[in-house]
Amino acid sequence: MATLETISSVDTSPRHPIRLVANRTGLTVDLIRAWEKRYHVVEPARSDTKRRLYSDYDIERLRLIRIAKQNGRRLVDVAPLTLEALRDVVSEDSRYEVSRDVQAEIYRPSWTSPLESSESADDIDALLFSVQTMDQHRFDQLLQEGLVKQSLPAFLQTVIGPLLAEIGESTRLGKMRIAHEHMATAHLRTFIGALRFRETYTGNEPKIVITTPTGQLHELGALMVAALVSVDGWLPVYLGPNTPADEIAACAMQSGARAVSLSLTYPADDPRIPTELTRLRSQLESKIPVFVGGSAASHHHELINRLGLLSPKSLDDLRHSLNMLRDNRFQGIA
Amino acid sequence: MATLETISSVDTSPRHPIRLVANRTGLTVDLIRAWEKRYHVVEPARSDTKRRLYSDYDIERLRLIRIAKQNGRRLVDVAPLTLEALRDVVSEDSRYEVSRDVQAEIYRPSWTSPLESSESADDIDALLFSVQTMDQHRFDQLLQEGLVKQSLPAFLQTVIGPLLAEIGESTRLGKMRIAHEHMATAHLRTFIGALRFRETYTGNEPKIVITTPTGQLHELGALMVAALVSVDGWLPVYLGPNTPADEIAACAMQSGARAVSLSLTYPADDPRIPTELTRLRSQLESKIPVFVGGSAASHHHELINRLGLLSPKSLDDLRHSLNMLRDNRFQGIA
DNA sequence: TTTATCTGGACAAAACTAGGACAAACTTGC
DNA sequence: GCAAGTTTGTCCTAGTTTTGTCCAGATAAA
Repeated sequence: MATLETISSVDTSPRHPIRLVANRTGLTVDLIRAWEKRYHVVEPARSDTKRRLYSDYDIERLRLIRIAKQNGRRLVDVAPLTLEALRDVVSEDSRYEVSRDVQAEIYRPSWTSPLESSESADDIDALLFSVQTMDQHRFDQLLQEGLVKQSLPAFLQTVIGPLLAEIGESTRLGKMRIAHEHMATAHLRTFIGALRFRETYTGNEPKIVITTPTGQLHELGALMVAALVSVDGWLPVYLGPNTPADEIAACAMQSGARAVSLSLTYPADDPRIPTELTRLRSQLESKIPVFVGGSAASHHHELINRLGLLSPKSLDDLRHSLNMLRDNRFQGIA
Repeated sequence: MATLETISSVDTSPRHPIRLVANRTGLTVDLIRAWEKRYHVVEPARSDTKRRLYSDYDIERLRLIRIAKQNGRRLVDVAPLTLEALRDVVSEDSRYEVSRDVQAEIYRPSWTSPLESSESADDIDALLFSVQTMDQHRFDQLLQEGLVKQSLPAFLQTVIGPLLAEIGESTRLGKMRIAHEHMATAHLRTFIGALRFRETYTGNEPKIVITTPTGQLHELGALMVAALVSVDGWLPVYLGPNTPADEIAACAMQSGARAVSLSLTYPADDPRIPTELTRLRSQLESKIPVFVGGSAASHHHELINRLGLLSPKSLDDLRHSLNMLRDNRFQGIA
């Protein structure tokens, strides 16, 4: 099973049958074939027996084309575009449709991966420099450029995560002012928030409630998760930071969510956390998994196990679990 | 990559089908054709099969014409205008439109205008409904549509401001769940944040530091100000909420800002406010004005006067003062 | 056996085009 | 202040293009 998730681009190995593609994209099986017949929208590989086998790349293209159509594009126009060109088109169209919420502050490392290629390290240095010189325009520009160089998940893990950690650390050590940190946090809030709306709704994605529990005021980790899961075909119900357990449960019920994801960063030892997690688990249907991540999640390892919550090791791990859940192959608690 | 669209150079290559133009401008397909037939408002290129193909330039013209019409202009008058002339007309009208609204409710000291035209009231009701049903997509859609109907300043004052007030009130009274408020706030944060990026950046705009002082965790008022002033040619240095006075002053100095704007909402009687405002005023050069707004500003009326801070009566009042300051016609403290 | 997928073609619905009709809202002239 | 004219949004018809759905017969998978 351990398929290689490539870091920088979408997997092109053919493996998905047409039914799964239809489920995931919201298109009908007939329509996918019709598009292929008429405009060669995608040309999937074939099995020995001529069954179509689609790659992640194909699925992503189909998803984007469906969105483009929803925005008023004609199939003839978008059919021949590459994945990148499609992303541009959809992103341009949905720029006319955006949104988002509240606060920022001292930041601490969150769902980060320590793995930094030297190239990412350069990017992070450039970003840090622009923060210290308060060059907002440059900061935004670097973020945009960084996103072009690699996929969104890779970008979040190798650039944004380490950047946040570095900014938090620098501020704590006095190498950077709180004002710099605030500026960076506010901009990142806007930037990551806007990402979610590039890939958009088809109306039948499974939903996932994403927030932080009471006492946890830092929302960027949760927001990153929201951006990430929307790439994989989930619809995040994003509640911002600091949401009481009762409210999380009520929201999950009202929206019919299939999962809940929480981010814990700072303070790591907040005494409200055990109470809140326990309440949440008891009020939610047991078939709805609760994922707990963020740098402070490890402080509550025992509690998380006892309650039957899930603690993904990395953003990739979380994505993998969610993909399984989405495709009804989820095994539940380990 | 997804480049930021600049205002000065709008793409004139024909590529958008009429449906997309209708989506983006809020006009009906029929109407777009009728305008073309009668006044040659836009003359789109054609595909091989005679389908209309519009350019970004065309779309921008149509959008502006729609707003001009809403402001009472006649189609015959605006139809032949160039894009630049249209911009002038619209920005002139929007100034009038906003100040007219503001006159009616001077008595209410807040960033927002409580007076709602019946049309805005309908919009707000629809938005509230989408919040209560947790229909995020609809919420975003309504925000987007609202912005098409009127200018940004008018939209912020007649829709977003009252909407925030209504959501806060409903939650306080228990008519709405905290989860609903969180969702709405989170989406509005993204929405308003993204607005700032539509504006151009030439590098020599005067800067203004925008934030909330220590203890004030609600940032939406400040963010609205940031969006607003960027329309008038200021570059906001946005720091998010909860920034200590020392940091605000340091940031203003490092960035060479010409003004500072603070937003006070909740808690209105936070004991830290007097200290923070006093510190800020004493650390800033006296030629840099400090604007204090938000619904809680009136609780500190005396303090604000004593320190020589400025307390605009409305968003429009703030805009006016900033325009004077930008053009070096500012008279300073009243 | 039952269910899923394949190919190729047929058909229907939706979207677009052009031209024109009509009524409501607004202007103008007296 | 009223009548006649103008402006403007919406709708209709009829023909074309584009797009979505369905069917039939065959093959493969469960």
